[in-house]
Amino acid sequence: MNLSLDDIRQKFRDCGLKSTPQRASIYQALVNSTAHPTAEDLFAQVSPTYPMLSLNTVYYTLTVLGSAGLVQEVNIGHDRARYDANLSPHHHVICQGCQDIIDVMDSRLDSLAPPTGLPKDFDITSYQVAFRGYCGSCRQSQSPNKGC
Amino acid sequence: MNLSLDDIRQKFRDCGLKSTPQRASIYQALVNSTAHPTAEDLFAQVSPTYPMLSLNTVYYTLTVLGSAGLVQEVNIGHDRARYDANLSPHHHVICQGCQDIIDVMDSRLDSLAPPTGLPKDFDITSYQVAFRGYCGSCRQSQSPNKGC
DNA sequence: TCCTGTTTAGGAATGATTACTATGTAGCAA
DNA sequence: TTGCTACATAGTAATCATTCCTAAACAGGA
Repeated sequence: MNLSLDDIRQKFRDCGLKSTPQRASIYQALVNSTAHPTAEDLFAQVSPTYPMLSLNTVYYTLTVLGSAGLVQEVNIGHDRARYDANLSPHHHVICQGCQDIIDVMDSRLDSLAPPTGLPKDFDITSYQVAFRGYCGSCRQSQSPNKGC
Repeated sequence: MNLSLDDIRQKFRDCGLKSTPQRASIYQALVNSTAHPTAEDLFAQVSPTYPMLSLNTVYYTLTVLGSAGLVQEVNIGHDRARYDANLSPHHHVICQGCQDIIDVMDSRLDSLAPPTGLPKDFDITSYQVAFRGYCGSCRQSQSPNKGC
């Protein structure tokens, strides 16, 4: 997924969004990452190019891109928001040690039957599966006594 | 799920946890709720009985119960943590309007195949499916232009 | 009953996110 | 190209959930 700044400008235009250099860079940094960065991560990545960049702008941009549907929040812990510009249906594997998030694109997961027992008028628009566990390097330091 | 305070004391003892009135009340409030309350919610619920109760204590208690495996955090948004004492395998439906969370116990969801394409040494310990959508009363006010 | 280590409560600190506001600038129209 | 206007940016300050720190209280075992 390697969008040029021109591609991004076009995309913004298609969505009726103003295209500013900051906005384009932030989006580019997010699209080119698979690490589900935080606002702070994106700020650190774009800052060298735009030293005047404000963290506020990153938050504002993410909000705007979010409500345009170009970006979605991925919430792993309650501690800080992480963002994803991968819009194809996919799921996540989360390491409970280092909090890394890996994308999972397994088509078997894309057609789960809607759950039973819901209120009749509940309208389900999407779903995501979050797998949790420990990556290779975090396996040894796994905390014990869960389930007591 | 209606545990008496005696049941709870027993449960704490089994887990090697000290049993204090505050701790028992907080846990009882959580066990008897299906609403996935926040720390603040629990505080508000237990406060009338223990007017000296500190919100700190609620947080501390939830941490202790969490690491004993009696309670788990449910993270919906990044804004605040919500808690659940329902330990049987289950999944969640989240209303994107009012942020309500409904438990889903659908056994078909309890045996998903592990995802493909993971690093070999990744050890998956659990997974949860989060369905998102809008409940009856939030359907009309659903925000437009998602996906632009 | 007494002792000890854990729990509690209060206040202060932290850190992510949001609010406010003046200045800058993209995009449109003349 | 120029000028206008509304939206974007950046800086500072505010907010709010959560954590840290500490002294006093208390549960549970000796």
